[in-house]
Amino acid sequence: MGRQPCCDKENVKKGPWTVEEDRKLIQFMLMMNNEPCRWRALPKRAGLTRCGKSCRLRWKNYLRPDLKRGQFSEAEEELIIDLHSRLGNRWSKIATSLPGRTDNEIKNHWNTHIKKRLIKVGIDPVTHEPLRPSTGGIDKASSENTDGDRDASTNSNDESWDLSFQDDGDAGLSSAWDEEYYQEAVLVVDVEELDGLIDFGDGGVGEQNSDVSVDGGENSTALESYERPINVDGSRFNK
DNA sequence: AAGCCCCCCAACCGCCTCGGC
DNA sequence: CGCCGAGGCGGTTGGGGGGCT
Repeated sequence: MGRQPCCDKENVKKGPWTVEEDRKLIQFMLMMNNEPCRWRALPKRAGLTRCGKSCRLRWKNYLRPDLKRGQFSEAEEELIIDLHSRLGNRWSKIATSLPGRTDNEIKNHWNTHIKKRLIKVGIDPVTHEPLRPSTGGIDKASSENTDGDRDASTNSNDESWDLSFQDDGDAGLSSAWDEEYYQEAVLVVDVEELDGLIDFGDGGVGEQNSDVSVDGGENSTALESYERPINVDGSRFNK
């Protein structure tokens, strides 16, 4: 029989989100007090041509106002390792212990940084056991298995390498939250103007009728309760 | 200066779980 | 109890961009 697809793939936009799409989603979520009724119904009501799942991911992993973003602290990394040793790849569970971090973010950080570092210090990232108990240190084979990444090469002096994970040199604010960048890229949504954009009907916020739509016009003035930096060109926060 | 390589991470995909009926 | 729909989760992908040759 097969599962019904979550959306009509023919008429659904994919790929990176644009500023306008973000704006529409943010406005809609603000209107709903950050609690959408049904994700599958959201795109239509928010005026988006995205799959509901895609909207959910975008909001949860990127637009949510309580996200921390930026570099993981040493304490956070240690906590992730500890939780991973007990929970395994249950990223969402791990994420619940790291406020402001998403499961996707933690998963990416694990796969791109922590995993490699554990291997480098001779610890199996899956079992958290020493890779070679008798070698008492770096597993050469494993080190060579890290496909020659740049991180590894910068830390080849293993005398100074321990589980506290010395910084790779890019400490401090991530580029995404760099002050100067923030100044040019911050997206401001004027909550007070939402009434002018959205027809709530008589029910008010949270009780709007199905005709609700969002007009992503030029409504970027003062901010009352929401500020998220979004690249002005709609690109992501990459360095 | 140009081209190549490779890392990073946002986003997608498919399966799983849960709740309503 | 089984079915179905919706959200959640974890694995994977692929494009952007920085570093290297």
